[in-house]
Amino acid sequence: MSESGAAVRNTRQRSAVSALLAEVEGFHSAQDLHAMLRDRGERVGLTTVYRTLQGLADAGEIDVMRPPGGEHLYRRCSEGHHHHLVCRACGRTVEVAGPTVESWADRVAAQHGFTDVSHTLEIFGTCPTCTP
Amino acid sequence: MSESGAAVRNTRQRSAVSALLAEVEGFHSAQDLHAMLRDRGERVGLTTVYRTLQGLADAGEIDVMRPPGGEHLYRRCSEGHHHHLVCRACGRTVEVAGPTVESWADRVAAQHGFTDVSHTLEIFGTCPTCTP
DNA sequence: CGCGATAACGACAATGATTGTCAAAAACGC
DNA sequence: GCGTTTTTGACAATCATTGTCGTTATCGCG
Repeated sequence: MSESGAAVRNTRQRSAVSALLAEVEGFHSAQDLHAMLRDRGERVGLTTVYRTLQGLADAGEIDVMRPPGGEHLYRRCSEGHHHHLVCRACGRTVEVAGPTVESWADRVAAQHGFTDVSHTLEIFGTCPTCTP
Repeated sequence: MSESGAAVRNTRQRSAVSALLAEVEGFHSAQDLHAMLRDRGERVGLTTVYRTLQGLADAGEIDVMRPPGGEHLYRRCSEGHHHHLVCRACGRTVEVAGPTVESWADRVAAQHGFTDVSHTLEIFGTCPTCTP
């Protein structure tokens, strides 16, 4: 159980989740995605959706956001590393990239001797549309 | 229901929670704080602790962190705005201040027309002690 | 100083997302 | 094709957090 048989199998359900994530825009909760799959006629268990999403998140193929609201939101986070600017009122999400922040975080962590560094950054505000 | 009776009352329990937060170091969960209060002999309900912490967080008097683990962690976030560098292995927390990030976040948000901006940033890594 | 309105408390139940369990089914290597 | 091993999925369990609602304490005012 050490090598060779790494064994990550290619299943119909896994493909379905990946395919769905490739199509939808923005963030969606696990339950949300599960519902969409059902609508499409794909028969996938909720537990499997959760597990698949976790796996994808571990593999770094998708992005996880934990809004104050409660549920985790997942999104296909293909290329590059970026953060999100979220409207408090309407939930609209804008992607932002910040090389500055990346390097700053890495530098600060390195100064303290930390290795294997990652970070989470979310910006909240009220978007123009929602400003009276 | 518009004004005059703003009414935020000063209760023993509220003082107890504030006092405790003023003394302890680092982050603690609501349940953790509740247990400490009990040890001190303060009789405060868990529900009240949750509500008080929420109120303090709304008022900006304390800081809330939501680690991947699950529970929310609260901390007296007195002066200045800072972020945290957390060790994945031992949980050790280092405070870091980043004027760069602050201004960057504000600027980016402003560029997109967002107002009333706030942000959340957490850096995770493995600290020197936990690095083999 | 005391009284009444009303906010806050608190014990308990409810909620609800996530995780664990485990037998059955599917996938891959040979 | 066949057996082994991963994966699936229905269901139950977990557990932090939130709602409920009668009771209690606080504060403003007479």
